[in-house]
Amino acid sequence: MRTELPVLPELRLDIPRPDVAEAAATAAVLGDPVRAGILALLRSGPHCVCEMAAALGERQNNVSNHLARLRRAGLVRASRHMVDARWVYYERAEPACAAALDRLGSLLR
Amino acid sequence: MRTELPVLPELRLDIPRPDVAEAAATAAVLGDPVRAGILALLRSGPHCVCEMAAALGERQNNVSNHLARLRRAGLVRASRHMVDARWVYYERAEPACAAALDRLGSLLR
DNA sequence: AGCCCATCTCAGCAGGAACTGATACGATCC
DNA sequence: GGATCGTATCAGTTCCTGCTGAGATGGGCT
Repeated sequence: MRTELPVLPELRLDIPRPDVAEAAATAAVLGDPVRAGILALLRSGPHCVCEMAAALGERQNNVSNHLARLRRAGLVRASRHMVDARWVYYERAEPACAAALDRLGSLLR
Repeated sequence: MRTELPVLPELRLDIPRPDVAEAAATAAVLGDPVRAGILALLRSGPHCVCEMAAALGERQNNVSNHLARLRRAGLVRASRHMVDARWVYYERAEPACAAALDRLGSLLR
């Protein structure tokens, strides 16, 4: 197959570099199965670490590591349980998730 | 801060593992600055490899490598120029891009 | 106080992905 | 035909990232 329009190949070598650093960083955070699984789990409401570790079949410290990265990205929030504060419950930070999806939309429209 | 509702921490350890393999793979493809830059560039229409390499400040073979991965993911299509078939022009595969954004939306709502 | 529990953090290692350099391919021009 | 151009592919190196194990932290129970 061949492109149709331009009669002569006029190269454009002065195109400015698009700023995609934030979008790529966002995608990189979602690009791991464990982190993606965590976000999917949290769509149905808050969960504690051990619940997510069991659902994903991963070790707790591994899940905790990924949660730390999601926290640094601002996509989730942690809060201790009201009755037994040993349990740490995580929930999605909805505005940040919406903003993240917007950034990805700026790549894929 | 503490979560409010549950009086006793009743753990749910039987949550099924969500299927996020495709969404995570899609995000991983977008998670590189060069690939994200390519997709951003192609939003304004088709471009050949050397144009994108110049705009991104990357070497041609490196850009070509990333294009191959985007091609394998189905996000872009390649076609040779009508007049001078040495130039390979790339354009976005819109349906696949829309599907990719849908998969990411299934994680972020 | 001591002990247990859920979670966090970190150094170390192992696997994979990205960049490089060289080479090969397909196409045009002479 | 040979030379050159734009691009693709591949092995090698480097760099990054995820998993592991052990220890630390903070909270609850007796």
